[in-house]
Amino acid sequence: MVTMADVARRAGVSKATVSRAISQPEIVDAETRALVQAAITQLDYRPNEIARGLANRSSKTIGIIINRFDSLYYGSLLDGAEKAIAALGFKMLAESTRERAEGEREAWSSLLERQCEAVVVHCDSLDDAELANWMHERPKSVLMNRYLAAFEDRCIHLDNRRGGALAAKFLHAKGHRNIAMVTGPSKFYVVRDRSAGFTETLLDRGVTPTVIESDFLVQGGYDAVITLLEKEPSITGIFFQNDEMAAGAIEACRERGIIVPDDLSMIGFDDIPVAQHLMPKLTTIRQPLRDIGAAAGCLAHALATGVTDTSDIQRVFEAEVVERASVMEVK
Amino acid sequence: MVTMADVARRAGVSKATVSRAISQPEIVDAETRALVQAAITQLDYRPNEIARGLANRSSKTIGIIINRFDSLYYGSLLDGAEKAIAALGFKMLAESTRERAEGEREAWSSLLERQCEAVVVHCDSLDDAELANWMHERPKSVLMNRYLAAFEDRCIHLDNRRGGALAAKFLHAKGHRNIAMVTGPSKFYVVRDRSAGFTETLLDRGVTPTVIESDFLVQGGYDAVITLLEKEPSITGIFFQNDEMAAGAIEACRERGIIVPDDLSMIGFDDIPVAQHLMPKLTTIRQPLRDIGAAAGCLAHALATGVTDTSDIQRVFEAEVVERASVMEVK
DNA sequence: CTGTTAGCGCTTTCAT
DNA sequence: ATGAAAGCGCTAACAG
Repeated sequence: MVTMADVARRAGVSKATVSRAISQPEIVDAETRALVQAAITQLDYRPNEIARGLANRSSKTIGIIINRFDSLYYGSLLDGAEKAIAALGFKMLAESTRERAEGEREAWSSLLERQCEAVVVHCDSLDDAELANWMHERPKSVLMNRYLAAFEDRCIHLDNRRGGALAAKFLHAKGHRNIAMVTGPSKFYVVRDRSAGFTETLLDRGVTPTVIESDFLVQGGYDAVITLLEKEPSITGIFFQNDEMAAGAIEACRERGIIVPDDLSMIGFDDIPVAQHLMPKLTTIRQPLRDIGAAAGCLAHALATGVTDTSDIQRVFEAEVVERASVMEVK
Repeated sequence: MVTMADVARRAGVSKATVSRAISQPEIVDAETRALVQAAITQLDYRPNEIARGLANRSSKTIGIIINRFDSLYYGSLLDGAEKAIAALGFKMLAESTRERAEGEREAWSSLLERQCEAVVVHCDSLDDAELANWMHERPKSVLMNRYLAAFEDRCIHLDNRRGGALAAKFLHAKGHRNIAMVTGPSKFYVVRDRSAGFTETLLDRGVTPTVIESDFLVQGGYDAVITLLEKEPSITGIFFQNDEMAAGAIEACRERGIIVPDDLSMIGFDDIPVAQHLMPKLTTIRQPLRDIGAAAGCLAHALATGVTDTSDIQRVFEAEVVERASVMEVK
């Protein structure tokens, strides 16, 4: 490994001068600077960022904890975060948890040990108390797509309640009055929020939705419509809390000769790529994942660099309806 | 920040003892060890992995360069790689290029500067010559899903030629004799390989496929079938070099009343999640992305740790046909 | 078994 | 403008 000392020797100057020639070229004489430059290229020298960070007490990196890499949900968040972080001159270090609580703890420790100056946390398995502890211990951390009232301004998240409300309004506005909702596992707070927003909105309008809990999987959606149709054959519109379940439901209907949307309308949540290839194309609710990731990255950077006024960073994001062809107007 | 010196003071021992108590607990007296442990927990001390790496001249991290995070293709590779790397006690540091040649160079430099002990490279924009330079300069690097004959045993990749051949054999075996292929941009080596394997195999069997170059996008596939059907109405089977294009083609057919597979058979490549939700469900060719990522991670780790015999690590992977409903038997 | 000492590669006063 | 020296937090001989 070629070090700064090698460059210094070759250029006939001291290490300090090489260091300056790299970090603050303007304060070093043009001639010596050229000498140093020459030595650097001749030796193909690369500064050791690790050593540099140690000396500077700054790693210029922001950690991020996600469940997994092979999902477009996390991929989009990462993508938004990385772009924002890179634009600010920092690096992103991502660690996955494999959806295990222990994995979340390991990732957290690992990122701190590797001297991340701030960390963005997306955790589903840990309970509020433990998460609150983290947030408390490390003021330079931000929560992504999860909400803790006590740390409100360090939470960047989708307003799932309003997302659920959006679905309710949409179905209601299209004339549906016999409505059902298929939720994900209720241990997820997103599920509770989406459910609350959906149900409230409908109750306000005088309709009581039928609710059935499922698992966010294709098969779960498949099974759910079947159950639903048996119990409540009068239903005309269903809200699925994610697109996978809606996809399963569409398949179940096709097999049974139930025509979507003529016989039954459906609206999903997430707008995964599959949504636009379903038959019919799925009307769904999209969350701005890339923006959420970017905001989380920006906030983490602000905390890391000691920026005090972070009021320009958006904390709460709104979902939007992507209307396609799976919901029909009824009168 | 609480350092090892703080712990040492608190425990009434030297830094060296603390260091040992952490890295090789068995070598330090049980009593002192307990003392140190107590101090560590009291102060909530976390070793600084950066400093540790500097002193050790080992970062225990493997870098990986990918185009983007928001794609299941890269997500699966990352997932496989991270799992393998973590199991070996190393960390993975991922950097994305945003599909720009400059981004690839930046990522490469960045990973080296951050002292990755080996790096896994997935680059599409750089030409063979530049890539060969990298591989030459850094013997501890591996190429993922790209092939350079000169560095054969540092390349982990899918055999795209045989993947193409697989598609050809499948269509031929189902009785198709008027066959077409819709390729991706020919600047990609995967495209050239898949094309070669497909065409060769068919020629061997006495059929000459119609070939049309497209762009790997949904719209491209849509346009391609239309063009194809006008020029060669006798065609009964088409091979699309990725599933997105097949999805577009299916849509074009539906709009025109052409029934897939009765009127026209289609086979894709990749097996993205969308494939199983298309109507009809798409028969396609799947590559073991997770395994490829894992193998790349293992090889990188072997190189990093100086393992000489890497013959147990698979270099070339085979694709497989996932038969669903978009190809029909013709006689 | 434990402490002392000398670095790892870099930055940063403090002089000159 | 440049150099010498100290130090970032940790590990690794080398003594004892």
